Amino acid sequence: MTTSSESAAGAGRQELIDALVLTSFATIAVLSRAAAEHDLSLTQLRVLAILRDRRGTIGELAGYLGLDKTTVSGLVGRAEKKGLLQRAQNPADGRAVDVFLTAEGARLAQAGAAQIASSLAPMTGKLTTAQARQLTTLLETLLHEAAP
Amino acid sequence: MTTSSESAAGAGRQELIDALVLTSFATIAVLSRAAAEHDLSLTQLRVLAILRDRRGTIGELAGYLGLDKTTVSGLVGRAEKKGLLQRAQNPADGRAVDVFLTAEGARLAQAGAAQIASSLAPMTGKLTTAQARQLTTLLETLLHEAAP
DNA sequence: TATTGTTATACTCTATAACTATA
DNA sequence: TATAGTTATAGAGTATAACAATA
Repeated sequence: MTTSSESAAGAGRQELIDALVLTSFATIAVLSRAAAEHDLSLTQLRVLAILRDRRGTIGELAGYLGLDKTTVSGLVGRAEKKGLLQRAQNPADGRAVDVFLTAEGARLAQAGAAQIASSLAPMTGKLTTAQARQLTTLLETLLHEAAP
Repeated sequence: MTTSSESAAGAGRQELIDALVLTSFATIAVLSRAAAEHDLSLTQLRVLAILRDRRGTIGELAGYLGLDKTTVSGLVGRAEKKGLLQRAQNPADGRAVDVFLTAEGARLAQAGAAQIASSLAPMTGKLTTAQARQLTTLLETLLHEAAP
């Protein structure tokens, strides 16, 4: 793909992409195993994590997750059947449905977060404190939109 | 989770974990959309990417992907039906099956790689060349096993 | 009319169990 | 006996199309 005469702007970009992709797959794999240890799929754990500090409608959840509302309707239905969350009519809009965690769901969300932190420790622990701060800053730069 | 009296070793770890998780989800989402633009699932594109520079058995692919061999058997079957790869008997072991890309599969793997690079450009382009090198190094440190 | 949500449907991904063929 | 692969089966995740209720 790259050539010996690549532009300065593209220097090292392919290496960055490779590292970013590999790290992402590795991280998602760790998260999936962490979720599985609590009998959850990664998507289910994401739902719990989102609802940990806010209640939301089906449509809002779909927006956060980047999934179709019909998909979220199914996810919420399965989680509700497991007793992890509940539906309630939105007081302001009769069409909308509010979703929020049950006590059991909140407990599981907390356990999941702790599990994730300890599961990723073997990776994050390879860095010094200074490196960890540096990496955090770089990743946040990657995540946030460039100034307009 | 964290307290004001956290140990020096844990300083900033939760922020790093948050950034790592968010970046990973964002990256996987971008990759999934890139794959979808070529009518592939992310897993199918991973298979093509792995086979791009080597042929492999079902078991080897399962190892690379972290999936069960029955899952890979299904993935390979569907990709074969689409004309993207082929099976052939392994010459050294009558039980094993070699899998390799067809010309069409190789073309698609190439197109997918290009699509990924351009899809991630809005993210990676936010960094200067020096920052990109720094991030690559940090991610590689995260990925590789600590020296024994 | 437009929006929110659900249901029906279909396909992919995934793993477990049972099986065949080869080592 | 052990290993490589396939098939049958089952369930989760996902989206499209059609629909009901509300705005």
